[in-house]
Amino acid sequence: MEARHLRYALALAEHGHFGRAARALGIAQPPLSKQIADLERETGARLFDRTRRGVFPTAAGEAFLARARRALQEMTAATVDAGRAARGETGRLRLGFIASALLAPLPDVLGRFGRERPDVRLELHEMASSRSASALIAGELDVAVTLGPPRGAGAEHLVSVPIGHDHLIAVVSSAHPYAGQESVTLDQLRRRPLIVAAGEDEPAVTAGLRTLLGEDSPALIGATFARDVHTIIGLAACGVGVGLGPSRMLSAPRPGVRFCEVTPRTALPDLILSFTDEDRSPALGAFLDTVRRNCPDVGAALDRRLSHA
Amino acid sequence: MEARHLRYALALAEHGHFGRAARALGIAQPPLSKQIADLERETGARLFDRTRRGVFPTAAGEAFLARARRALQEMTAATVDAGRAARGETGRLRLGFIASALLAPLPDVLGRFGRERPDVRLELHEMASSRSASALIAGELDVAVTLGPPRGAGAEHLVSVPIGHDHLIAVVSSAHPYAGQESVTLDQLRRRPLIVAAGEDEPAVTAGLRTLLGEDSPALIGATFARDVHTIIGLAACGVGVGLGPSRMLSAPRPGVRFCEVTPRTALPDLILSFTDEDRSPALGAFLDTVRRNCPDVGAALDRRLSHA
DNA sequence: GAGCGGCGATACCTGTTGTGTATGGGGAGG
DNA sequence: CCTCCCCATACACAACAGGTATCGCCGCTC
Repeated sequence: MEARHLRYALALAEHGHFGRAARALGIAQPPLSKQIADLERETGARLFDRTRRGVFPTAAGEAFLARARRALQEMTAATVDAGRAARGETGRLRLGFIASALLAPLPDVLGRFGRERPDVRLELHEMASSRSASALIAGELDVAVTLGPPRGAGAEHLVSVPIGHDHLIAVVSSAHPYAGQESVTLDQLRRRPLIVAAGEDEPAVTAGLRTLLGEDSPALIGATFARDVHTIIGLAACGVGVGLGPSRMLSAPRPGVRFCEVTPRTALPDLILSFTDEDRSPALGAFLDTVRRNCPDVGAALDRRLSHA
Repeated sequence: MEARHLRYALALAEHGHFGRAARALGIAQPPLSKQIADLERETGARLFDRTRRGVFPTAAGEAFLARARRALQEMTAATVDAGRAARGETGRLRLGFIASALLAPLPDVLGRFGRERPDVRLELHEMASSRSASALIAGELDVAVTLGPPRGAGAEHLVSVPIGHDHLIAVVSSAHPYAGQESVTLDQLRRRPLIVAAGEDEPAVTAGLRTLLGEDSPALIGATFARDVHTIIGLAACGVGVGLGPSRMLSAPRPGVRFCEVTPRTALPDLILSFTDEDRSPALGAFLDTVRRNCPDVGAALDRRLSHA
């Protein structure tokens, strides 16, 4: 049985007349008679009553037609759904990211993507950069935002572009002596208890601070370690010490704290957007489009990475 | 798009390999490649990723396959449902009947039919015989049980067989003087207040009683009229008088009442089973089969009526 | 009642197309 | 570098969907 038989049966039921149904189908009457006869032979049941006043479905015909309608609806829906999925309008996007990326630029990008593609199911997984990388390579994620480029076996197959440049800034309570300053010097940092990050991703950051402030700086030795940037800011607000973190903390202003630049300006590892370029899903393509439109410079980098790929 | 494309796409997704899928489908590999290519061109989306390790559906392919599976299920279900409907295993049977037919023989027949054809939706409409007849002719009923053969315009196109022979019996309270008797005579009836039927169908019955008992019998003039047999029995139980009704009342025994034959035995109009013979629905055919098996004599009459039709 | 017209079924032919065979191209593994 | 595996392409054929002509049947009308 083919879809043609269903279409013909439905047309016949609708018009109640072989000749008119055939004309509506754009074929001649004899082929329609034959196809209906074939269908009745295959189903083993008479589906239509041919009377002088018209052609009417039998009880078996009614049962058949109800299913036929749904079958054809499913078939057209199949094409529609495939098209939507291919254009990235539906589907699933699994995103791994480090928590601090939620300060910036993820809120903008995710908000925009959610509005542009309301039918894409976003699966958001906060995880350390190293786990994001291995999950990407294992095919468990579609895209990831990591601190620095992903490393490890298979990372060479990933496409990575910087999505945010950060430098080191300080955060202090409004009551803190540094609160009025535009910037703080390294010497000033060395004289105060510090609050620094201690997540899975942070050994490199901490090492960078050691080099910056001096290997055995008492401020670092007596530092408070926090698992995420919000804790750093919170502790700074309590006056525990001088918080140090990425400049994207500026996206999380909070009453009672002030941010200061650190002099000299010190670069931190970039936020990196990574994905596997083979088998790129349409939803990922749509996401990259959104990123492209949201951050022109990232878009340009993307185009460079994808053109020679 | 034809059902073939769906079957091929599903087979390809299942086997993940053009060659093996083609073998499973009983065709060669190139035709499968061509059909899949045609399908992808028609949907406008690449549905499968051809990799060295196998063929896998894309996101669009997954969306398509989900719909394709349902479409094919509907198609096979269409054939199954049509067959079931054609055999009268499903569908609808609209039965019109007079209330007293519920005493006998409808309970047996309906009970058996309900067990044998649990998926046929029974629509039961209690109505007067004349309304049953016109509803049958108008195509609003499939079958009817009436008191006497249906009359009126179009009734000649109906097939009718007697489904029960009844004669007049009396019903009295256990305390009634006649309660101990096997039978009562017409004279005895004339000496007591009577309770007789007064439904839409009953003028003929009442007329029969007049002839039987005498035109101006005081028992009839002072009779109590009841709309249905259960009321007749109930009034008799209260000692209002001697109830008169069809012998199928014997199927409704009740504490506190006794039934007596009436001497001489007096025939009443038969219960008649009628249906339209043209466009006989499978459910009706199944119902007639049940009747045939339940009442052999009715079956024989049916066969006689249908053979020469 | 005979002729007529409408409708579906049948017979036969034609053109499309689904399928088979043979072959090409491209990547992975030895 | 060769070989194998796999999918795509090329081409021929056969099956079948569809077109044309016609038949059989029934109801209608003159």
